[in-house]
Amino acid sequence: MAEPRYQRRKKDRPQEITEAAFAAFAEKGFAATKVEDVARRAGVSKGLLYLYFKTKEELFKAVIRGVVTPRVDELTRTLDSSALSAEAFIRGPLLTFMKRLPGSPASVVIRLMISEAPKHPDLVEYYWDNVASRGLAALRQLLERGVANGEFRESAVNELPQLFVAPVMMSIVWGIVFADRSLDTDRLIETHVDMILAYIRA
Amino acid sequence: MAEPRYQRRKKDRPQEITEAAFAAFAEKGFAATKVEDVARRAGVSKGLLYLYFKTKEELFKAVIRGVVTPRVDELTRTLDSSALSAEAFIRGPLLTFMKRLPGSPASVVIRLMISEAPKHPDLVEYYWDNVASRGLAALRQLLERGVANGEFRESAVNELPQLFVAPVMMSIVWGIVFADRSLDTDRLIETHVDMILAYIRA
DNA sequence: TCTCTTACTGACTTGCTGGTCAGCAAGTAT
DNA sequence: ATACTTGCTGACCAGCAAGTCAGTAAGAGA
Repeated sequence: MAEPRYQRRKKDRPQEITEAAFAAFAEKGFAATKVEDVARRAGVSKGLLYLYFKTKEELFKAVIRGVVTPRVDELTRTLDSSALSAEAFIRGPLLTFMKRLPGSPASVVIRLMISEAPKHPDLVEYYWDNVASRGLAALRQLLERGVANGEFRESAVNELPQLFVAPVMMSIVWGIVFADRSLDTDRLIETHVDMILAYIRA
Repeated sequence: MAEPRYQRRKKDRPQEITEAAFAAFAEKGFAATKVEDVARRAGVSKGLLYLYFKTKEELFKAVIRGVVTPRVDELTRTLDSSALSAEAFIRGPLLTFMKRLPGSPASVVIRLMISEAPKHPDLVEYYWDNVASRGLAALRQLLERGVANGEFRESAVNELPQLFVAPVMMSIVWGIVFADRSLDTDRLIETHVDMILAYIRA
């Protein structure tokens, strides 16, 4: 008889807990999620969770980092492998990447950042260093290359790559607030990219 | 002697409490704000607050409504008094209005909506009915007028007035998350409007 | 001036949740 | 088998904040 009541799996626990926490945070947000719910979801006792994560906050940070890091890697990989012209790159891989964001874990992260940013300055810093500033720098670089190529003219967009991201942000926020009322985010983003390209083309 | 320890001011209390609550929520967010802090800010006891508002949630709703309503009025007033051409109206009063939003109480409301929307569906409905759907309808109407005028061509923007608002959203979210790292939101919005107009001009 | 209504107070209760820890049992070494 | 290490459990605690209510006093009315 005697199913063992639990297994010892030191290696896998952190990730399992982290994933459970992400799911819980996605549903309820950070503040409204109880540590015990996370533990239950991960099939683990609350005590064990606290063995791997000192506080609820630290768990939160681990979750954000866990989701963000692979996505950043994906972005940088996408950006590196670009033998394309600037415009072709924008219309191709970049557009695809942007369209995927509103339905991806990234949007959960954004929501969590918006809700919790004021209370977690170090998390904001991490996010800035690893995601925002890098992404914006990459966009800027891409535009510069287009200008150097003679594809694009100099324009305010060069200093404001946030313009590029605006419709993605819009789509994400829309999804958070008006989850049900549908919005054609793909079309929104496509049109916006069209507009930008028309605007900056040499 | 005998300063009276308090005054009875049934008329003014609700608004005073509401204003105090808005200030508190703006600083800390809804979840992190203690009812007693709101009461203290309003110069009132917690008990009295609960005499005017049944629960913390109801207070929250009252606050949102109190901030949102006058702003909607302002918007509709702006939109009505328009003897201008569509483009002139966009470059003039509409642009001014949009530029004001990121620094206004509206941005606090947005933040609260993003954080609390999942837990307050009725509030989302209220916001949709009174703000979002109206604003978007007005924009759509404005674009239609431009098309009828012969100023603008038909374009995807007609069905996606969210495109218009995207950089405002971006600016607001930026302000929430990266409060310190400055962003020239005016320029962002201006450039974006430029872009849109160039794109839709007949 | 006295009474009566009610706006207002603040100490209290209650329920909840982050965090702890003594002990238990799964796996490992001998 | 037996002893030992340590991943893991779950009952427990402490503190905090929402919400209550018996009592107080402002101020209106007679």
